[in-house]
Amino acid sequence: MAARDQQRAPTIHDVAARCGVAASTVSRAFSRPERVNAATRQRILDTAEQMGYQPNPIARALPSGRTRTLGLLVPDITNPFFLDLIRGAERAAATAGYTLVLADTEESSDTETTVVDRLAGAVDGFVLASSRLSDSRLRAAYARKPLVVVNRRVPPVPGVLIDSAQGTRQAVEHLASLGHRRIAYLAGPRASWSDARRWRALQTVARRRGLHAVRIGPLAPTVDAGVAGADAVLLEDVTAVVTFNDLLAIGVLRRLRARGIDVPHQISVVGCDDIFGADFCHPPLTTLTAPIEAAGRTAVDQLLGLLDNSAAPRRDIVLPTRLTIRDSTSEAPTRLRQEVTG
Amino acid sequence: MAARDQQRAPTIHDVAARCGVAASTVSRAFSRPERVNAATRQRILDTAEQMGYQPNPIARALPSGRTRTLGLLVPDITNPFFLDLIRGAERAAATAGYTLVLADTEESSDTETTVVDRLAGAVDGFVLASSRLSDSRLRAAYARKPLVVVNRRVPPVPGVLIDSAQGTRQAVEHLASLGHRRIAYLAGPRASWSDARRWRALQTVARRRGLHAVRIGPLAPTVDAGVAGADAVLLEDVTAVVTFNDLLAIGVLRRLRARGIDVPHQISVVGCDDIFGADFCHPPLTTLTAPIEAAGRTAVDQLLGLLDNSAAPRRDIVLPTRLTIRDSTSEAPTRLRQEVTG
DNA sequence: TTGAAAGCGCTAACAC
DNA sequence: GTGTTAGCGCTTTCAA
Repeated sequence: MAARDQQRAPTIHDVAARCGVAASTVSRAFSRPERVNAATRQRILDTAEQMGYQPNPIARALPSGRTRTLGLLVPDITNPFFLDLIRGAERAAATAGYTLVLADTEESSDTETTVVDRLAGAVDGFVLASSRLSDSRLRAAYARKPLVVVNRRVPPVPGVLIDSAQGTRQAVEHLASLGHRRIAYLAGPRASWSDARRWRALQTVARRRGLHAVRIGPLAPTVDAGVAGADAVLLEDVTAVVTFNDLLAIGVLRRLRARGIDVPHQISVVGCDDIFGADFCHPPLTTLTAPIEAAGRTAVDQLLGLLDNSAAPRRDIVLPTRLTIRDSTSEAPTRLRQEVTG
Repeated sequence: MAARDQQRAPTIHDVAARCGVAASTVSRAFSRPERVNAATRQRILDTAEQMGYQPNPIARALPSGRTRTLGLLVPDITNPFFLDLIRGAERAAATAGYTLVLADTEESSDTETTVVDRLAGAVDGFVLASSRLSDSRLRAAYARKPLVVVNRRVPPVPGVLIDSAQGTRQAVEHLASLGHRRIAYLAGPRASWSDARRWRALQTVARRRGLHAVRIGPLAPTVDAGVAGADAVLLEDVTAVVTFNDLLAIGVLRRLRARGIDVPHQISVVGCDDIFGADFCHPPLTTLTAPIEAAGRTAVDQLLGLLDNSAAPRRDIVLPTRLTIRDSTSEAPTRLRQEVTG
């Protein structure tokens, strides 16, 4: 067994003693360098370096109340969507010299509450992605601690929203122009803000273009649910499916394939998010490209803004999506088109 | 702007005052409940609950030196391999009541050192996944702080190793039995322990089976590098490619497709890891299924073991991989087989 | 510009 | 069982 000696790390006092100054001066040399004589400061920094002194973040946090740590809560780490979000958040945090604490709330409102409570004292603020908390709980949490939500709109809590409404409109017009007249929407989780937005946008354009739209769901936002959803789709008389997210779309693709149905020639499929894999599944997925990483970054930036200056005027930031056409959509099957147009 | 009142959270003293006991009793009621009179304890817990008291983890950590936080460092959050690892680690940490701090070292040894130094005071220990640190730096870090490495073997630092040697042997025999006589290995990062293991296993079996093996690389473990690697493969006279990881394999698939080469009928491709996407890319990838999430979980469990009992005997844990056959491998093209066998 | 001293919220001896 | 009393390592007045 290795000698796990863990010799006590040098403290501010050790450095002070070596330099013949007071501990408070060493402290200042690190936290307010401009308030220390240049020569003394240099001497302190040098000995500190040489002694391998590292300020203890815990001790630093106690009196100041600031930990330079941010909490990121996601409902399901398993979902690649959150991978991109985590990545963006981690980058923004690291850039600002902040540390990121990651927690999975497992789609549970109670777990989320527990985690927020437990972490509240250890972080300077939270980013709650696709929070499962009720509006009132969210507001309560916001009253206690700086907080930014992603994909929720709960004024006055600042939010970062990926708005797929615009992209959805594009998608429906794309389908309409390909001759599709009847489309299905595979819905996501019941409480999802994005889901409501998407369905509404889809309905609006469908109505305007005289298309028939049917909603199937709610469904869990997973590949497996997509597999099941595909069967439900086949029960409807549609030539295209728009799904809540790419995971569902990938599940649909898999199931249709297994049932011998040709995508896109018999049925067109449109996903949402453009996650890792959307471009190399089979066929490559026509989907709404969402700035997920940017959303993570923006959320952290917003949070840092809140921390710096809690008086800054705040409003939700909305990030648009855009349609990326690949190979899972094409003209509606001729027979059906004739039925409608002929 | 919302009232961001942040009223001071109640402390142990507030609760103590309300209950008419000493602060230390309140402290005990939480940390050593058995050492407090049952009635008093209940009274304390009740008032605490009712006042919304939450122990401050920072303050708790200062005297005890234990933060109940673990640091997980990965070289590249972008890589889905690490998604699974993060997931496993997060779950194991959460289960044990620990908090996970996540950091991306961006493939840089220096960044990794900096992050370890910065976090050392804030976490109870580290999991370093695919660390870019030298053996000596790793040992030095281990002397200061409990530490577990993933995919490195640096005694006495405890390690969790995903050993693809076994799986690689299976893969090569699979190819041999399909009539392949010349195979290419698309290598990963130069310093990778796993890469060395894989190449050695591949060579050994190739020799035993009388196959010709050529190594191409080192390559970054990314889809883009796979795209480039595919061209290099075509320069060699081979009928099968084994890649360092699935990202490379997916890049190869994409490029071969673009160049009009049929996988698996003209060239067979074998990946490694079985990451998200390996089963729905086109064609679905024959690959080595690696217990990535288990590795993350195991690493955290090992670390927790170190924390509990630093005297426990330690040895590396190796997790095996196994071949998962899908559709990117098939019999070697007839022409070549005839050349060799005829 | 620097030092002394009082905490930050909690734990852990050590008494009583 | 419970209270008292020191700290943990650092920041931050307040004086000098």
